[in-house]
Amino acid sequence: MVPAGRVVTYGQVARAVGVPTAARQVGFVLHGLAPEAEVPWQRVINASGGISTFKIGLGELQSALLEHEGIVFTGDRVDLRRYRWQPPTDLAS
DNA sequence: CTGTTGACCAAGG
DNA sequence: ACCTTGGCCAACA
Repeated sequence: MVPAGRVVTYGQVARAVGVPTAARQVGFVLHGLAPEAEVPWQRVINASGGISTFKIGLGELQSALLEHEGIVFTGDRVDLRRYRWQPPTDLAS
């Protein structure tokens, strides 16, 4: 789960699940789940911090949702260094 | 089964 | 900062 006001990259998620090579499939799956999914697909963006969904028409929704969560868009992308969610390490909880 | 495409990523020019 | 190349895995024609 990704906390509100945070974002994660596809590659990051891919690695998180143990399949660093399947970043594309992450997006592909999300595409299938998007409309009725309970998952915060809106917080999943590409490694450039940009909205990948602009090309498929969800960009407007995406940006709106993220802005709604408090994320500021720097032009057509967000500040990853600031909004990127870091996966929980079982090292220090 | 083969070839192309895709909500991607990292590296090199 | 932008484009190209290689890689990865799954869905489609």
